[in-house]
Amino acid sequence: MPELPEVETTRRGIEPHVKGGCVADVIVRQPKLRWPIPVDLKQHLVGKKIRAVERRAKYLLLNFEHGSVIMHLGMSGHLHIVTAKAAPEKHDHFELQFDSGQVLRLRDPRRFGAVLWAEDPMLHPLLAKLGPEPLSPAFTAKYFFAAVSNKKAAIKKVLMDNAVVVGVGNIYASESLFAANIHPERPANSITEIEAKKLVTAVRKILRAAIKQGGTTLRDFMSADGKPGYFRHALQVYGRVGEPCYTCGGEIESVVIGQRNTFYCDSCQPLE
DNA sequence: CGAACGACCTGCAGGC
DNA sequence: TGCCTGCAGGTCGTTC
Repeated sequence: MPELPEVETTRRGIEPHVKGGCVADVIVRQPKLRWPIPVDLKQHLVGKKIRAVERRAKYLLLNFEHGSVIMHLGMSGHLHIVTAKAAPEKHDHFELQFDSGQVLRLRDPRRFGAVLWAEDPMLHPLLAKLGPEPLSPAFTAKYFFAAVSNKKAAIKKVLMDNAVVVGVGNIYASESLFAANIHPERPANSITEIEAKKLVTAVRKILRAAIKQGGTTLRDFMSADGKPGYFRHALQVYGRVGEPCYTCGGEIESVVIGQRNTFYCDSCQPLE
């Protein structure tokens, strides 16, 4: 489900409800997510307060004084804020109950998500080797051009490589390449310095706009307060195969790159 | 070493 | 209505 804008939307949605909250209980209904939920998680958390809610790439971090809960929403996860008396539904696998009576509840039908514990999350193997945040000053055109220029894989694949830049998933990769007029199958090392700059600008602009709209809801994404994201209406190419390009009127095409469906406009994004 | 692919899951849409 | 197939916002681990 979520790419960076949806995770950031979730972070912003839950933060005011859980920041400062003291954990009263930890409920695990289904421990089998991408990795098992640690059996000793409750011991770490009961009686402890959440100091901050951060995001790194598509991971959410619930920071406590002595460590962090690392959460990933996978393809279908979302977090809700509910009250303790709200009955859990199918696929509500995990929750933190606070002494305020509020509950942070994780629903994840496909169970590709994760709930982990780390004393120092940035040193955790899943986070340690991640590339720069796309909205941080570290994601410069100079950096990106250097990262791209020694790779012959398709630019779309490289854009989705978390070691190069984090948070750009299947939707925003197609959208960013369209905005930068770059064909997704172009070898990464064929990208010029000017194009690299254009693509960096496009990624940042699109992710910012998507966050502003509360993310993209294709079928089931919702923010913590139950609202869908409105960026779907701003999508230029994603999911629009066979429909006319809003810019040139040509037909949007699709191609599979790295096992992922990819959308583009052949005339706005020429292959040379 | 990088590239390709399988794996992990459920739900849903579409075809027959 | 029901069964089957394919596809879906991610990404790690294995194999070549």
